[in-house]
Amino acid sequence: MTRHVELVQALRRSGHRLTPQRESVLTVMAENAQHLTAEEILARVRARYPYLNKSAVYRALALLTELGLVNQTDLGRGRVEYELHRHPHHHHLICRRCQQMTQIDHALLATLGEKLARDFGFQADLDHFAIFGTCKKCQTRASKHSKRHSH
Amino acid sequence: MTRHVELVQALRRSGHRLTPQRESVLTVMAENAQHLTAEEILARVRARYPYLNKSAVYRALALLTELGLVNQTDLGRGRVEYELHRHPHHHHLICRRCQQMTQIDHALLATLGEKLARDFGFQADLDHFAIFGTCKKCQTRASKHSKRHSH
DNA sequence: GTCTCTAATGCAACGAGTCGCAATAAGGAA
DNA sequence: TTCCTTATTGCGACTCGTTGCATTAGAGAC
Repeated sequence: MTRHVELVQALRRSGHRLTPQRESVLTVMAENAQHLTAEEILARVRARYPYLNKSAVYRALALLTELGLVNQTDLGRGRVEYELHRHPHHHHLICRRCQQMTQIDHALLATLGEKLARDFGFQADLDHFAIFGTCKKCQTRASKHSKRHSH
Repeated sequence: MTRHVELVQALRRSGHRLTPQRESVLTVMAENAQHLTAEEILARVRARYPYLNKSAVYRALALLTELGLVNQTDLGRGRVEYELHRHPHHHHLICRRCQQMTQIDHALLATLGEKLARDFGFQADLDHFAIFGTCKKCQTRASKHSKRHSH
């Protein structure tokens, strides 16, 4: 509830209008701490505001992302996932083989952010990173299988 | 030309068939060192093999990516861009405001890769990273503009 | 060269997300 | 409270990329 008020204020402060469409997206985001797809958000929003158009949802999410209130990440599942901006940041290691996802701490990326700022004056959005690769289990699995493929 | 032969061999070695569709995608990739969108690849491929289906191109690109011969990156322009895997790797800093793109050296990400390997046994694909954020110029521009938005 | 197996293609339908434009409504001004 | 400006919405059409399935064609075996 407090979070919801905060979000509404941030919207108003940045000079944007508060529409029922935006407000309901905001409410849904504030109520769900975990990643949501646009489709899930649309479904939940329609529970309280039934005839809401999908473009409005996408546009609301784009605006919230621009304002830094929401993170928008492609976690490799064929659709983008949205989440309220959390403190401290966190990131994900995603295995391309088994899809397993490990959450990692922001500290691991902080050094990189500092280096980019120092060397290039570039302020990187390292809010919610998805790093793809191969997990420990799948690496050992892969080395066994590679023998078969030799034909 | 040598690069093209290498690619064909890698395909065969991994147990996949060499079709004219795949070969023409390979040829186009080998001839163009820079980023290409799927649409550009399709256009160039059709110059030599006119009735090629777009699914075949997408599937060929997906296979080449899986084999590590091609990098596939979303550089924030609304479509994915493809490029032959280059050594040494390189990455991009992309400004969300002005779209300016700076190429950076792999060395900056190498430490991160090592940390992830050490701490999690995770082998990250840090081949061709797109890091979004705000460039130096746009940061100073933004601080000026923020006064206007205070209403 | 011919046969056979099955990987790969072509096609058409689909899904996520975007865009242009006319209609609507938020919210400041009077 | 009413008016006015213009940001925002709804809608339908569109784009990029994916998928299921019947058909085609690589390439190893004979």
